[in-house]
Amino acid sequence: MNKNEPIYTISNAAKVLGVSVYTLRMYEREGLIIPFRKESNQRLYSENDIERLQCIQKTINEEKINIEGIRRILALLPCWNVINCSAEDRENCNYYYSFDKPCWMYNHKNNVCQVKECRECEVYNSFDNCGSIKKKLRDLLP
Amino acid sequence: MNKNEPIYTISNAAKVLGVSVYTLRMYEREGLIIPFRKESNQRLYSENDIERLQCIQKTINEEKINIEGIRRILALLPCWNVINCSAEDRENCNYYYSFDKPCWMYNHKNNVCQVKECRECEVYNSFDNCGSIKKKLRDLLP
DNA sequence: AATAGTTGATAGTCACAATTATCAATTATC
DNA sequence: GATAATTGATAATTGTGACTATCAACTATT
Repeated sequence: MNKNEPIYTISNAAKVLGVSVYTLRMYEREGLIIPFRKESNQRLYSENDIERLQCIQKTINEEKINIEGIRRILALLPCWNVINCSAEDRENCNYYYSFDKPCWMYNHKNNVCQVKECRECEVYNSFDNCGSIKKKLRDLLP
Repeated sequence: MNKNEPIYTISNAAKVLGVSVYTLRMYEREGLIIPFRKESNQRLYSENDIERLQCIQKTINEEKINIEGIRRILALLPCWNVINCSAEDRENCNYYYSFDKPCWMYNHKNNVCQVKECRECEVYNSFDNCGSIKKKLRDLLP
């Protein structure tokens, strides 16, 4: 079974996670998760999405980092290095010089991200477990 | 006048910043600031310390990141790269594989940091304004 | 075509993190 | 040597952010 296959409706995902539907929509609005959307705009969550959400829950409830803090941490991900942006793309990218929200919350016109699905991007998926962002930095830095 | 000279007592610093003495001690306990200590153990704050504290206040009160969030962001600073640790030092350093608190909250025995004052270290001082940590990453990454 | 579930938006609730207050012991200053 | 300020530690207070509830309009399923 493919862990990336979007199979949970929002109410099923909420049930599995023990939170309300409204909370899942809030996480999305806050930029922490990007669920799959059917043609009809209906959200669908995969097994990996559930894991990501469990990680978010743990970060908020146990590690006591608030949502704004999580967003700022995600805003430190060096996507330009992960996907190897050109110098030109870096200069034209709103995200490169910002530090308030993750790259996938910016709209990417005129650069390499235009043709990619953020949901499937390696940068977005760097947050696949709670300690993975620093690991990313360890791997990328000389 | 030297902006690094420790001249403010804790009560004077609290007055300048408009917070209580107890709050300044909390920021220290939480790892956000390292004031100078006289031989008698009394805290003294420099002009740069005041600026750092103003930045912390702004981050908490305006940008709404909580203290745990700030600490986790500081815990992403790649000190090993800034001060160019040896591979051996990296492996032996508790901070290198952690992500819960900044390097200066770990005790550095058996590595290059042993002989340095964290208060004067470039890593600690990367947080000299509120957007400076991502800038550090931009500068360090290839 | 009827029921159940979804959408975005706004308003309300409540636990707890950020801050302040108080304590006795120690240190600075005049 | 007397007064004021500091130290670390613990207790009390309070503002607000995480979460829930409700709404009318729309979509899915049988």
